[in-house]
Amino acid sequence: MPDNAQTQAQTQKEQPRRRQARGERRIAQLLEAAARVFCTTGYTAASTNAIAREAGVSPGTLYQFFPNKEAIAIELGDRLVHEMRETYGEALAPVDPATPLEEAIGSAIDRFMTFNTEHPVFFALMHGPDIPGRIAETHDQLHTTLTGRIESLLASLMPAATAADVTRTAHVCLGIYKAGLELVLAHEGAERAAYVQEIKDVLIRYLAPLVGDRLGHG
Amino acid sequence: MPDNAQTQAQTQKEQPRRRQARGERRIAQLLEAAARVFCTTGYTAASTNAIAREAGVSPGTLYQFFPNKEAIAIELGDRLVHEMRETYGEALAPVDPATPLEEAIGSAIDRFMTFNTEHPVFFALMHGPDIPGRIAETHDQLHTTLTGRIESLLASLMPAATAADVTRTAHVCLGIYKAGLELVLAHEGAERAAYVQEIKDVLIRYLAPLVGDRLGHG
Amino acid sequence: MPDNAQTQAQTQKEQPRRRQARGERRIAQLLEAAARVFCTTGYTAASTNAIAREAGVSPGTLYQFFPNKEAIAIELGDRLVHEMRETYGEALAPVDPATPLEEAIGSAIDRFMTFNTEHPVFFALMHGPDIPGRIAETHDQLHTTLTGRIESLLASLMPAATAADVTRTAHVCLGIYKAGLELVLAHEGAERAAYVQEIKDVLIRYLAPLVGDRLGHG
Amino acid sequence: MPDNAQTQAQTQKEQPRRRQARGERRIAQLLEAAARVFCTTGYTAASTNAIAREAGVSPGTLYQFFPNKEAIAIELGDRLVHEMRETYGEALAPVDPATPLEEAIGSAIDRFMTFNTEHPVFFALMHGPDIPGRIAETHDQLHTTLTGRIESLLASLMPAATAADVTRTAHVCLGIYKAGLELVLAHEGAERAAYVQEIKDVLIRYLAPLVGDRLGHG
DNA sequence: GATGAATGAGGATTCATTCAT
DNA sequence: TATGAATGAATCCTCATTCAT
Repeated sequence: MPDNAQTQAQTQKEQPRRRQARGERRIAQLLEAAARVFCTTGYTAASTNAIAREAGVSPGTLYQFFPNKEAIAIELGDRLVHEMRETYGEALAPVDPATPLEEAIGSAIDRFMTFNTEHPVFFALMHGPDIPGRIAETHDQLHTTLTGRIESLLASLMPAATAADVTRTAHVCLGIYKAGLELVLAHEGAERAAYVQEIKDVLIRYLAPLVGDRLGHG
Repeated sequence: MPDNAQTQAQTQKEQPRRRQARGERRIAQLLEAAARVFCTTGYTAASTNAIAREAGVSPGTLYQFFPNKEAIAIELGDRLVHEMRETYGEALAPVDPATPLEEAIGSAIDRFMTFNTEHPVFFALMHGPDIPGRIAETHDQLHTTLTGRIESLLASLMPAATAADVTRTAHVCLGIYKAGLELVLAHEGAERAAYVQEIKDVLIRYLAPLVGDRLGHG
Repeated sequence: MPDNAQTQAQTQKEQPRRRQARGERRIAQLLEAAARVFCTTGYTAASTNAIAREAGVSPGTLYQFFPNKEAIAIELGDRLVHEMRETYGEALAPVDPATPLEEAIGSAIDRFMTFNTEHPVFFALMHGPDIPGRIAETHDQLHTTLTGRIESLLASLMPAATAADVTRTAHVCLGIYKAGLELVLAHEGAERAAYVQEIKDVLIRYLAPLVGDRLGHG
Repeated sequence: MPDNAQTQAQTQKEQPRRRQARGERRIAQLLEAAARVFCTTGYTAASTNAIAREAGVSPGTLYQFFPNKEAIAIELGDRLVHEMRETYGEALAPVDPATPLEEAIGSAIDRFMTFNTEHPVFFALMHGPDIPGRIAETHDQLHTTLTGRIESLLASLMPAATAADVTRTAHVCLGIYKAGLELVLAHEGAERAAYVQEIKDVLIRYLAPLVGDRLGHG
């Protein structure tokens, strides 16, 4: 609920409402600019002045909406996570146990790859040994969220596994996905599609034995 | 005898500049310090002053041996690559075709994980969307070298595959390895060992069908 | 109304960036400070921090208006040239052929000496074998402009001379002027006036034979 | 007498003598290097390390012979002055009053131009608004010496003039010479020769009326 | 709320000079 | 003595952040 500001009580004060309308636009504008800059230069090398410039506003304006550079990255991450949940949430929803593994993984990967290729910042933010201190929190938060979802998915498929095993497997899956995403983002067209397929294969083959070899073509 | 320095310079590696032993020690010291700092903060956020401080010398001393920050990272990378080749080179040497895939992958991963665990900078340097310009060259060089080695390994195992397929597979393997390394570095003791095993499994299962399912236990 | 800044920007000279009045004042202030520092220490030895300090602002402020030290010198030079043209331009305008040489030279020297005495940086900037790279361009530009003006003046007075001769004579005149300026700036009061007169004499006697000895007292 | 170190008492101590032999070579070597560097970059921008490198010695060695950068310039200046005196001293020796002005000036300029084109540092050192503080002393010293010589020359030619007039005239002559030198150094071949002639003309025409119009062709 | 200006600490790098070997 | 190493203050410049308008 990062948008509860919008659903807040609307008193007679006219300023708040208008402020929020304009403010939301500005915030979106700034976050888009930040996304572009982060993608280009990475978080550490991105300067708030550059973000403001990219957004077409003055540095002062930027700081009217974000207390500091970190907050921009955090909000950006939050919104991405939110959008991901809204739009692709069901990609990680518990699957019908009857669904063949191949199909389940295939569709999940397709959805996430679509999202991530449309929002390359996501990768940039979730992928930095350059990202300092506090941001790691957002990173970790997202990581935890994603891992949690994968874990619950896996849990239903690997009833015999210990919690630690499930967690580990989830981390490995996420790691494979991130590695794959990097490769996918580095290629285009047919080659990109081929990489997507490879990632699916990696995951399918990795998970098949763990989930009882419930392969679709069995 | 102003040139006796030159006559004694023939010892080590024919460095363009004749250095004193002290200098070599300082360089090693600086590179170690840099490794620590890069690991902690990432390349972009690492400051040369911080490296000098970590090495216990003044900024000027650092610049007596390295023309700039980039050169430090490059030299560090070069030395790591060199050491890797010296010590673990055969890890990617063509394997006896009779070797079971499981064993081949297992030993290669073990060797590389050992190296990377002992030299965590390696990962930090080879892993940055934040790493600018020239360093990318070293990065790319290493990447190309590694990929090449993996490719030639795979080529002998996948005689039917196209060159493009082999290349793609090699990239995927390297990607999996890097993702796995990140997980391995994030854990310790038994859990770390478990992750190492997972990575081996991922690779084995990924490659087995490609190389004719030449599994040891077949 | 985020663009009202743009609509008001049409006033002065269509600067690429809309500046506030405060900014323009700062720029003037900085240029004045730079002029003082350049005069005192010369361009090379002048530090941007010293200029900022002299202007009573922080280093960052200086760099808000000038990308580097060179730009300060260039802008300073440009403004001086501009002012010189505005105020003293006609000093080198083609003279009435009836004007005695003595009078023509006398008035030109008087005007230029006045300007240069009031703006001693001009000499400092236009006079350095120590001035590096890009500044030389402004220097050369001005030099070319001045020489050109002198040439066209001389051309009308020395109709029989070759272009090369005219150019050479113009360079010599400018050289004499600059040498004289140095002497003038090094003295004050009556002595300064005496030097001004000497320079006039040097030029008159040098040019008289070349221009047909059209001396006023002939 | 900057070389009195050489003429000093030679005791039984063998070191001093040998040191001085080697030392003199080193000093000459360093001064030549300094001359080249000063010519290229100007005094301020010249670094002692660059001078040492140019001389093919280490910074430490440089400082074994010169206490600081300034001292190098000073010694260089002294030696140049000395050499100038040795070789071209008579160029400014009192002339036979019978010598036509044209001839006297012509030969003096020829000699000095020869010296200065063979030793371009001289100009570089004697010509810097970039030359800071203490060096100005050498500068001034030389300036005074030269001016003094010119003054005594002029004094014999302008018996009616006041001391102040003579001094002023000497300064003007020296200024003209320096300005001319700059032009001469900026050209080559025939054009250079033409500029030399121009300078002679300037001086002759300037001085002729002052010295009683004792022109050779009168 | 928006702007451009202002800040000043910090970062990369240089350089005159000193030191250890 | 010669060398290369060491120093650290000073340079140029950047940037997150705050301020005045």
